[in-house]
Amino acid sequence: MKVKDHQLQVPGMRMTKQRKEVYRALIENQDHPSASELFDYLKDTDSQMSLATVYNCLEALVESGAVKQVNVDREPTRYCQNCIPHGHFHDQSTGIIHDINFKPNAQITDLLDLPPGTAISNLEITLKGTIPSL
Amino acid sequence: MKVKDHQLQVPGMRMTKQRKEVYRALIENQDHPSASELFDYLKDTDSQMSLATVYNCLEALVESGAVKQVNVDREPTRYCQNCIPHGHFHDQSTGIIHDINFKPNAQITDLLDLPPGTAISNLEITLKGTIPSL
DNA sequence: AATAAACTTAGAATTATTCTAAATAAGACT
DNA sequence: AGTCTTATTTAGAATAATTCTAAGTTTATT
Repeated sequence: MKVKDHQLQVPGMRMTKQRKEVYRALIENQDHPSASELFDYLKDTDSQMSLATVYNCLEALVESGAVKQVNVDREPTRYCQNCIPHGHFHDQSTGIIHDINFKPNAQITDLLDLPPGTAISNLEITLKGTIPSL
Repeated sequence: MKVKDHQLQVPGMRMTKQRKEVYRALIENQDHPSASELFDYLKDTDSQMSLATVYNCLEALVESGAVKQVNVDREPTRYCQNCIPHGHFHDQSTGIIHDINFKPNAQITDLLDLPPGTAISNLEITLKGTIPSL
């Protein structure tokens, strides 16, 4: 997937050259890459940058809400540019992490018994197992 | 909470002295301690052991299903002896991780759109935000 | 253009966890 | 009980993802 430059805007953050490249790399690799996978991908592109910068840019993008972190066990943190609420399924036979959409109108509060007054700032749902390939 | 020795049995695993002590420490500290917090707690008890052993024992207990890992971001892995299915709420103002029970009869498949044939071996739900103290 | 603030960089530092190899303990079998 | 085999424990070294540091560069602002 090729992405035009003007599509790489994120409201409320200064889009530097490097942040754009990281964001573009993430959109072009929707398989939940890790920071160092993105670093390797960027090395093969005309845009090179240091690994620390990849981390810095990802942090800024997460902070702005454009990107989400995906944590599976102790593995390196993976990154996801799908910002509609969804869960992740870690297929143990392939290692692939699939996005799993919420059912229409479903809410986390349907599942969990949260006390009134709870404010959720982040929700992470991660399943492991095997899933038929589509 | 004090635990009697005979209550520290886990089916299908060899309960060595150290594994019992780690399991006991986890039952006596239900606030989701990390490996090194358990290590410190055990140091103050008459049962001392190496940090590597704490890790080894936790791994064995997780493997047997008696204990669950709780991962919140990149923080050290925490451990939980509550084996009925539940989620975790990380209160950002106190740092405390609360267990959140499922609503009666609620299923993860009510929330997520999983294809038929999916087999779930593990489910981790972690929320962050603020929650009224009870 | 000058100044200040934010960003990038390379490499060092940190730290949770795993690995290693030797010592010990536990169960199995005479 | 005594030997054998295998699993576990241990201390310390090694690993690896991530963060930190301090200097250099870019960007925005006056």
